[in-house]
Amino acid sequence: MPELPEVETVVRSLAPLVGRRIVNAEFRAARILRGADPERMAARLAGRRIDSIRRYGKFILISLRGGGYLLLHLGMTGRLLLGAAPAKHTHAIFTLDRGVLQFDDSRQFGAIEVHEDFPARVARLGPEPLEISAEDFARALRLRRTCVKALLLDQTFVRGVGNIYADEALFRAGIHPLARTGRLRQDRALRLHLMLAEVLTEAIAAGGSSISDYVDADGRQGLFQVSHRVYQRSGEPCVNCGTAIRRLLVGQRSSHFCPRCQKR
DNA sequence: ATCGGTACCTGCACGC
DNA sequence: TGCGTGCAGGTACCGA
Repeated sequence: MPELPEVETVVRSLAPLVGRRIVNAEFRAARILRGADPERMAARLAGRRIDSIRRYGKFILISLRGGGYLLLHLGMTGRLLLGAAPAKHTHAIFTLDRGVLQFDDSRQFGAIEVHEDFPARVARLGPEPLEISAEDFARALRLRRTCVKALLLDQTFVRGVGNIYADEALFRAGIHPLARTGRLRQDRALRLHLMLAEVLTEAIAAGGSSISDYVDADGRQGLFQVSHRVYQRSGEPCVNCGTAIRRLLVGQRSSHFCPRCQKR
């Protein structure tokens, strides 16, 4: 579900929690905790105050006063909800000194971790696509020898891009998902950077894409799904040329593209 | 160091 | 109505 624009929207909707204190934490699914002991993790969080809530790619990093971090990842179906009723797939409930935050995740691909130091898995992420310069992006891209769709999904290359926005950016840039990165001309690599930034910025402004179950912490859906030009539009006409949008697999992931507008 | 494939989970849409 | 199949925004891990 959540890629950079969705996670950004969630983080913005969590802004009221900054400065709040975690009175109690309760965990119901050990899988989400990645093997950590639920009781011990709850004990480490109880009484801690939230200093900041920031996004790194698709990760949500909550800094705790006095040191340490609560790290959240929504996986495919994760939701963070404020003041909602616990449900079948509610795996964590954080009771705050004002309000209640819960973590729901039907597929349980999400994660909740507590770290003493800045988490290594966040530190090894690539740059934010909205922060890296076009020149640096193009240079790094052309140094690699893989297909461009797979590289956009590689979180150590740029962080936060997932299947929706990779397909949408490649369409806007006129680049075929199987194009080899090492052979992309400089101007096309620069254009990909520009289109990636454009689509991410538009999606953030629209509150993300709600395909099936994504909502922000206040339960609001995103609007950007109506602006998708290729993602999950197989068989429908290309908005530019009318050719039927096609689907193919790149590294086991569906890729949607216009066979006429997007060149290798 | 980088790949392709697989695994992890539940829910839904679809065809029969 | 029910059953099997394929598919879904994610990352991690395996061996080649």
